[in-house]
This record gives sequence, C-alpha cells and structure tokens, in this order.
Amino acid sequence: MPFVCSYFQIQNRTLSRMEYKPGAIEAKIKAFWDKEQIYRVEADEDKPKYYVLDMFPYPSGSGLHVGHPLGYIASDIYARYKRLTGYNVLHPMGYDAFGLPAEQYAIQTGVHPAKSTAENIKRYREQLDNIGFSFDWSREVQTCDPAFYKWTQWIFMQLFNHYYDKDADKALPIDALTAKLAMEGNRGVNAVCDEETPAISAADWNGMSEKEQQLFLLHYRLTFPEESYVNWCPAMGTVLSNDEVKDGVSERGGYPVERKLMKQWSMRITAYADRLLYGLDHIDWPESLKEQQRNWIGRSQGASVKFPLAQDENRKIEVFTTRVDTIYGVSFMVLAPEHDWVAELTTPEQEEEVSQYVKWAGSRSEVERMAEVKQVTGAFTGSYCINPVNGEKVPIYIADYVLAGYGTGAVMAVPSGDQRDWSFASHFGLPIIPILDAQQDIGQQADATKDGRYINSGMINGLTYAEAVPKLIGWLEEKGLGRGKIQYRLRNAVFSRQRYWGEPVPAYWKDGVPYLIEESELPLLLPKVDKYLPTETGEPPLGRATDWKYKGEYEYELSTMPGWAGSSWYFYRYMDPGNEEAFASGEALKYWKSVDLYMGGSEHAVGHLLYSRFWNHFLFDLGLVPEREYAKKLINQGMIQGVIESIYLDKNSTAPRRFVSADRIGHYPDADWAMIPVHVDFVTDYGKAESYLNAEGIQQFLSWRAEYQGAEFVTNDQGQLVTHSEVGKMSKSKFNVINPDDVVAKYGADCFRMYEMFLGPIEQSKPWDIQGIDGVFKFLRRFYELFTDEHGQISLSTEPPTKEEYKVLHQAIQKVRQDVERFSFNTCVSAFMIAANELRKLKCNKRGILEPMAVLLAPFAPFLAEEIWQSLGNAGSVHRDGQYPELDESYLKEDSIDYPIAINGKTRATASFPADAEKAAIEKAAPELEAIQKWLEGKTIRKVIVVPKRMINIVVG
RNA sequence: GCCGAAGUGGCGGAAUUGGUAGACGCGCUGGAUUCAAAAUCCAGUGAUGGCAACAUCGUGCGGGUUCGAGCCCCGCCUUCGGUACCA
Repeated sequence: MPFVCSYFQIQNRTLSRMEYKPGAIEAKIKAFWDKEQIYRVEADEDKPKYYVLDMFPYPSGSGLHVGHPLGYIASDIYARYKRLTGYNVLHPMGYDAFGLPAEQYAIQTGVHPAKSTAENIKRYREQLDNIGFSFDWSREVQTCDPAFYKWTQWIFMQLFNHYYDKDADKALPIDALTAKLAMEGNRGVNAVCDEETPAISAADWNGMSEKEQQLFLLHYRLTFPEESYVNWCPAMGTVLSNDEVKDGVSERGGYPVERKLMKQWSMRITAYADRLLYGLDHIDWPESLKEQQRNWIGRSQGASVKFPLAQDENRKIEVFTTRVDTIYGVSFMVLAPEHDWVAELTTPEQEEEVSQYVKWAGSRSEVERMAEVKQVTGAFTGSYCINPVNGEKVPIYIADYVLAGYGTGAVMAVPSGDQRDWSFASHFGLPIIPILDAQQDIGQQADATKDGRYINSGMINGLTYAEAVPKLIGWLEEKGLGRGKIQYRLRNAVFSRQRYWGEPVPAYWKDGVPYLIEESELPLLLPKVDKYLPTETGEPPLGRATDWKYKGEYEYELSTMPGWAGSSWYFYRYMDPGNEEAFASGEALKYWKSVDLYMGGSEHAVGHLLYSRFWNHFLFDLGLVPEREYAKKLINQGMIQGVIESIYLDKNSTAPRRFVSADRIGHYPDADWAMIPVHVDFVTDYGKAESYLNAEGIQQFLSWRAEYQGAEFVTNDQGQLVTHSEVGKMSKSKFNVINPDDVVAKYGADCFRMYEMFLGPIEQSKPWDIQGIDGVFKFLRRFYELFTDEHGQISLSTEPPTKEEYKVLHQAIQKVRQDVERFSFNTCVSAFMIAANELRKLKCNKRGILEPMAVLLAPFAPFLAEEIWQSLGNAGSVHRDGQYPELDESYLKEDSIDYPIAINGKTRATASFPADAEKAAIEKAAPELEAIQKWLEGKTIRKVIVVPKRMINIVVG
C-alpha cells in the first residue's frame, strides 16, 4: 500500500478524543471563504501594494499533477504572509488558453477548441480550489477570451504603428518617420530597420505610390510581414520559433523541423536587444536564467569589414568579425551555401561542384547537420576577393559551417586563430598564417590567443591586441571599408502560426500590402470553420472561413498569433480585468505598477520571459506602463518529477509473451528486452530500488493491458516481478501522473501544501515521493491536538504563559519570518514541527501562545489555521483580520550560553558562560576548565580565540 | 566544447556572515500498549573501535589559505539544466 497512514483510516477510528479531520474542516472553511469573498482585493491607497504572480497554466486535457502546484503553493504562502503583514496583495490566476493540444483534439474530434478548453479550465479550477489558494478569482483572465485578446490585438496594432528610433532610443510613431521621409528621405533617419533597406531621398519618397510607401515602411515597423527562412514543422503544419525547436525537432511532440522560406509576420525584437540585455542588471532574477537570456541575445562586439571582389572591385563582400586584429591571417573567405551571391561568384569550372554542394547542404535536416558537426565540407567557387589591408587575393569558398542567418552569412577565415577555419584549411590545403608571436602549435590546432605581438601583419606588426584593434578600425573607417559593429545572435521573432486556435492578426491585405483594421473593429473574432485543417490550397485553417473578408472585400491575414502573444502582457490585465476602454486603466497601473514576485518554471527562460520583457519595454516607450521591467523578482520553482516504472518483456517471446523480473535478466543482452511502462498504482514500493509487481499487481496489469492476456511472468523466489524504476517527467504516456486531488482527499490540502514545501528548497527539482507525508500529517494532528481538551473541544487556558513557552513561540516567529522572507519554506515547516514538539512537551495549552502560533501557521495551512482561529471566537477570517505575531527578542535572550570549546580547532568540550560575560573574562577562564585539562597537558597555550556567543578555540603547541 | 546549478547519513534535506556537521522528517532498531496487527506513545539511530567513559574517521576527489573550511582559493571528477559550427 503506497499510502500507509491514510486519513480515511484515521477517520474510521472511534476514540473519545477528537481527531484532526481535514476533510470536514476544509469543506466548511472553503464554503466560508467563498461566501465571504475573503480574497477579493481592490486598490487601496492606504496600504502598500504587493503583486504576487504565478505563470499561468495552459489548461491541458490531463489536468494538474502534483508538480504543477509546487510554485503556486510557495507563492500562495508568500502572498498570504504579505497580506497578514499589512500589504494589499494582488494574487491572481488565469489561463494561457490558446494552444496546440486543443486544436489537435479539435482536428481529431471536431469539437471546437473553445469548448474543450472551457472544460479543461473547469477541471483546473476545481483542482486549484482543492488546494486552498488565495487567488482573487474575480480577476481571472483567459487569453482565448475575446475581451482579453482584443487587447493582445490592440498591442499588435501599436507595434505595427511604431518604429524604433535609435537617436531617441525608443519606439516612436510611424507618422514621425513618414514626416521625416517626406522632408529629407531616410539619410538622417537613425532607426532600426531591415539590412537591405534602400537609401532614399525625400524626392524618392514623395514620388512613391501609396503602395510603394507602405511596402517601404515595412522595413521599419516593429511588426511586419517578411519572406524569411522559418522553422517549418510539416507534421504540425505550422512554423515554430527558435525557442520552440530543440535539437532540430519540435519541442512539443518531437516532430522534424525543416527550413523553409515563407511570408511571415515578424516582431522586431532585435531593436530592443541592448535594452533587454542591460535591463537584466536591474532585476532580481536567478543568475542562471539571466545568463540564458544573455546568451540568447548573444551580443558580440567586433567589426564589419568589406572585401572587394577580385573581378569587380566596386562590389564588396561584407563580413562580421570579432577579431578584426587577425585580418592579416585571412587565407580564404567562406560564404553560407544560401548566400545570395553564390551563383554569380561560381566560375563555370566550379559550377557542378558548387551546385551539388548547395543542393546537398539544403537537403540536410537540422538533425543531420548537428550530427556531423566535426565533418569538414565545402566547395570552392572559383572566385577571389581582395583582402583590403594587404591587397592579397583570397579564394572564396562555400561551406555550411557558415550560417546564412547570422551576421552577413559570410566570414573571413583565419585558420591560425579559429579552430573551424583551421580544420577547413587543413582539409582543403589552404595556408595557415601565424599572426601573433604568442601563438603556439598552430601546426596541430588553432590558437585563439590575444597575447603577444603581431607578426606577418603589415601596419600592426609589433603592436598588442589593445593597440591593434582601434588602429585597424580607424583605418578601415577612413577608407570606407569597414567599421566597428555590434552583432547580435538574437533574431527577429516569427509571429505567425498557420493554425486556428490563436488570436487572429488584426490586419488585412490590399494589393499585396498589409493594413490594420480599424481600432473600433476590435476584437477581430476567430471565425467559424468547418474543419481545423489547412485549406486545399495550403492556406491556414482561417482560409476555410466563409464570408470572412474585411469590409466584405479584402482578405484578412489568415495566420494567427503564436502562444506567447497573450502571455507577453497578461499580468497587466489582472490589474483591471473588466476594462473595455484600455488593457488596464491608468489608475490601476499607477497603483499596482508591476509584479513584485513572479514564480514560474525555468523552461520559459528565453521564450515567454524574453518576449514579455520586449513587449513591456515597448509599452513603456509608449508611456502605457510605469516600469521598464515588469517583474522585479523572479523565482524558478523546480520540477516535481515522476517515477517511471517499467517491466522487461522478452522481445523474442511470441505466444506466450514472457515478462521477466528485473533481478533475473542479468546475463541476457539488453537488445533482447523491451521496456513496457506500467501504471505506478500497480507497483509495490514504487520509486524504490526494489519496487516490484506482486501477484495482485500482475493481475491489475493484465486487466489493464488486455493484449498481454496469457503472458508468462518469470518472478523471483519471493514471487515478485521486480520493475525497472527511473526518474522522469510526469506524463500521461508514462502512467505515472499523481493527481493532487487524490493526495488532498487522503491527507487534506493543508498537509499536501506543507508536504510539497517540506520536500526541499523551492527551486530544486525532485522526484515525487509520498514516503514522508506521514510526518507532516502527524505534525498537523499534533498541532491541532494542542488546542483541544480531553473532550475534543477547542479550548484554551487564559493563564499567562511561562517564559519558556514564550521562548518557543518567539523562536518560531523569528525563524518563520526570516525563512519566509528568503523563500526557504522547507525550513519553515521544520520550525513549526520543532515548536509543536516543544509545546507538546511543555503541555502548553495557553491561548497567549497558541493563538499567535495558529496565525503564524496560517499561510502554510490556511484551513486548519482558519478553523482554530474561528473556534477561538474570533470574527471574520484569520487571513483577512488576523494579526501576524510580532517578534519580541527579549524572550529569546539567554542568561547563559553553552560554548563549544575546541583545542586546535577540534571541539573537545562545552562550557556554560553568562551571556553578558566579557570576552577577556572568558579568555582567562576557558583554559582553566576541568574538562579540557587533559588536552593541555604538556602543551603550551599559544592563543585563546573567543567569538562571543559562538565558540572558544584554544591553540596549543 | 561553452555557460549555469549542484554533489552532505539508508533516504528527502538542515547548517542564514568561515565558528558544536547531520536540525526537522522518513526509514530502521528496541520498548510500552494490544489476544494480535495497524495506529499511537517512549527511547535509540553517520561510520569504525570499545562494556563504558571515550577515541579515531567523516560533507564527490586532490591540494591550499586559516586558530578554525560543508562554506573561501587552485586543480580535477560526477550529475542535472541550458546552448551548440554565432565568425
């Protein structure tokens, strides 16, 4: 039996003493909270605000498992703590309700995603309610609700209507740009735009047709459609963003992904690259997460250099390099196979080799590319360019180690300083030129050192790195052949999905030009479609909608927004969820400002958490939100993993199939066995090394998987079929999902909450293990029993507490306060246990001690605390009207302190000294203590170290 | 490879600033209670040696700094997470 001490067993006992019955208490209290709307919150200028936010869940069909609430419990404890200590706490919850699973389900069943999503949400809500969270549900948001996505669309429109002005270093209205263009063309415009934006004069602009002007502006708009290479996932029929692709396959589902040129809406997040990078220095987020964002943004400082073509010196190949100082070491140039100039640079002799290589490179999937990283491949185009610093002819190659999407898709290759260039040069027999006297062993491998002085390097010979770089850049700028440049790894974010279940893009197409719909026409509702599949002509599902034309005439944009659209700003909607005039009112934003504590999983490090910062910076530029960064502090909760239990099936066995106990297969090769996952409910001692299926478990397995009816089971001598256990994700397919409802039904929500906290530090991942929950249940029962008399009634003595009792209370207050502030909830639970144990030993039943103890416990065990508090005759709710106990340090004062006494650093004895003893007095008295004389015999005391209130160390020799 | 986090009893973990390592809980052992079991209560529980007092060893490994290191420094190993031809 996995649950040994279950609440049901306890409930069934008939004892005169009143037992702790969480089921009864929690149902009653829940009804009270609902009726009294305890957790409703409004802006209140008299109180400081505090905003505790959880990453809202996608309501999947499988419901919550025990891993989901971990973060919610922690943030709920903190929210309740803040509320009790005088803050006006905004603690909302909602649903990230657009998403692929509902759409896949719709494709299979025809059920509208809105319907299945609503059902899933209902289930989530029941599960969440079960755990006793203090969410203000009147502020719930759902991203798929038109009243919500109206504002997602609205923000999209603002992005379309703005461009990023580098001089102002912020987003400005596109009208400001058009005014400039009409006056002076784009010569004086210092804005973030596409690389290939042509230079135009005012006359050019003014001479353009409406269509031409609109197309030109797309080079600047912060969201815009463009032809670009995207991660196309044929199995899902949609494009994916870079962060949705892992190891060349889709993160969800693991389907292959290929590169495809498509017209897509894009978000010019690169405009904010620098601000997103430096903003990280001002927020209290986990260092590892900030580091991930920094890497993702990938700022590198270097230079852009132009290499003229040997055949036509007016045309130049531009490269980006972080080591412009190595330019004299360039022995060849490499273009990405997709580079625009490849065809024309290829000489007739090389034609065949190059076209074959281009074809081959294009056909390789991402997975293959990654698997063959070490292999050197490439082809010579037959053309040359000129190294601008020394006029030397440099052969031009193509190779797929150069990425089309980064920099200019071309690199200058310096084999002596770069390992990939070195490998390439060795393979193709190209020269490897040493450029620094400190370079070593370049016959064996590249040496990327910056030390030493330059050799073979023309104008920088004899200089150091620090001297060479500015000199070269200065020279290049003077000649117009290069400049210092900052390059980012971060790409503009593809914003289109060829899917149904997402926000419609509020745009339509007229003569090949995208236009926004009128603001008054928001929200643009998702139209009805007959099927949730692409059209016969390959259009996204929205193309199936009939009578769905803008003003009955123009084609709407048929792709929808990606999953991260709604989640990029939802935290503002909670501040003012019903507002029909704005995404949130100015007053609400002014009061609640931003998120004080954001709790969520680290898997969103570079997706949601980067995009939402980007949108926030943009909204900040428009003066629509009050802070540059929307979440001051962020904590990543760890994952609760499951245990995957499997049994060994002999692959070679036919009728009957044969399963063999894990301890009986040792001498057979692995290849002969298939691992069949079994439902963890059937397994005895699951999660332990010696977990097994007993006879009953085998029967359960057989009735669950009928196809193995009649199979043979080779058990060990104890009749056990030992299983294979491993830690992994909780998932439906592994049959290891633990539903919090079951745990709550057996132990109560308070116990579940405290147990999840007791498991360990909040940010750590750990496998779910029900072993040990008994300890927490025992604590709650004992805690409750402190309050009850021999008749089982809650009744406390009003006698004044003793000094000792006060000390226990105030020790607990100190420890819990401190640990809640540093989000160390596991040690809080220990502190409660210690206090309860001591009060039990003292047989304390004094109200002066126990009532504050109950309030202290309220954030952790909200039901039990409420029950006790009300039973003591208090009106209202402990969570709203309770007084959080104040620490009085005078109770913690010790008269004397037990000092450990160490001889040469090793503790040998302890001795008691008065708490106010002078350091000098202890130094004098310590060596004379009886207990340590034997350690001092025949030795000289060199030094006596006394750390007041801590320890004493006597150094002898 | 690079970046980040972490390695402490049989297990989850504690030790907040360099100051009694192993709090608290699980498990285990013994006892009380019981016809018996479960539950409950009490006691013990890092390893080794010893009847005991006690001693020696002990926080992944090897060095170092310090009166004193789980914590700081140097060099490794392992695990987990992220990233991956980024010029």
